[in-house]
Amino acid sequence: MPELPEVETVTADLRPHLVGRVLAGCDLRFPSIVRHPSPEAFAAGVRGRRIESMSRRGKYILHHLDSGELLVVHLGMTGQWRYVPAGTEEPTHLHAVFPLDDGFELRYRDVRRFGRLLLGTDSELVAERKMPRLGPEPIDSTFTAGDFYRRLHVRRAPLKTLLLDQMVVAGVGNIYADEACFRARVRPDRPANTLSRQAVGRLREALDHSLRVAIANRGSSVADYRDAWGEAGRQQEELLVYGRAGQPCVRCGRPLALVRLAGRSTVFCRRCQR
DNA sequence: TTAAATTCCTGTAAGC
DNA sequence: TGCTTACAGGAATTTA
Repeated sequence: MPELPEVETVTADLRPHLVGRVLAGCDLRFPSIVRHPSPEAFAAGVRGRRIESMSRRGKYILHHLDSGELLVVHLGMTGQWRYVPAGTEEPTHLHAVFPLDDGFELRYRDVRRFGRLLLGTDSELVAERKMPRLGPEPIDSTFTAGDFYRRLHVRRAPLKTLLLDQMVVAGVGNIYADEACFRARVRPDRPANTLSRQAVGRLREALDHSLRVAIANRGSSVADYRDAWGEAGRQQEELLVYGRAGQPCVRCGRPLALVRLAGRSTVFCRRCQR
């Protein structure tokens, strides 16, 4: 599923192709994939606009338009944001098509429809509660262990729950939350306020490392994730705990434990993670 | 304010 | 073989 590394890969791949392009149209096949504003206003607000730049914030792909608004794409679980020559054979579950001025088109495809399309200014989308007030970027140098500690030590929820909370830290999902906890040797079910400054320091480094390596490997294709060209990533082959419940821990050899936290499957090593 | 539970969605795989 | 059921999970929403 698309988390920070997967969204970063798509954004970076598309940027050189999309900056400067004009969105010539907007064909909504499944209008309710648009969550703000109305589908009609969305289509009208996008048509004829030029993409001036692209960026990523958490798991959101941001297209900065010449109108001053953002075209925002969130891939949810199974969303795909692809750039293909116009007229390419259409896949199933295609929900929106945006013809461009270069003979190509942008396509939003999403089997489970957990993803969403948004249009508006950053402040408008936050005020309308269409986007959360995102926490810091975990791979940004300005995100320090001290900052992380201040956010965690005032909360009693399990660590894993807070790693998944986009307002605590942006872009982390189930895969990299488990990977980072393992790398930092911290149990994901520890109440967050019981972590020492030292443990939070390790966790900050583990998150940074896990996410950067995953970006270098173009993300994890566990099930449906594909990049802007329809290709799978490679990181799924490098995962240390995610999807390996019952298999031996790479560090101590004991079987990895499986529990449910925050409604999510959570894999960790009872011996190596305290 | 916080935390936990529920809901949305469909393809896949396990079980009978 | 064919049907039913459980499971996967990001995040908004609801409940406590």
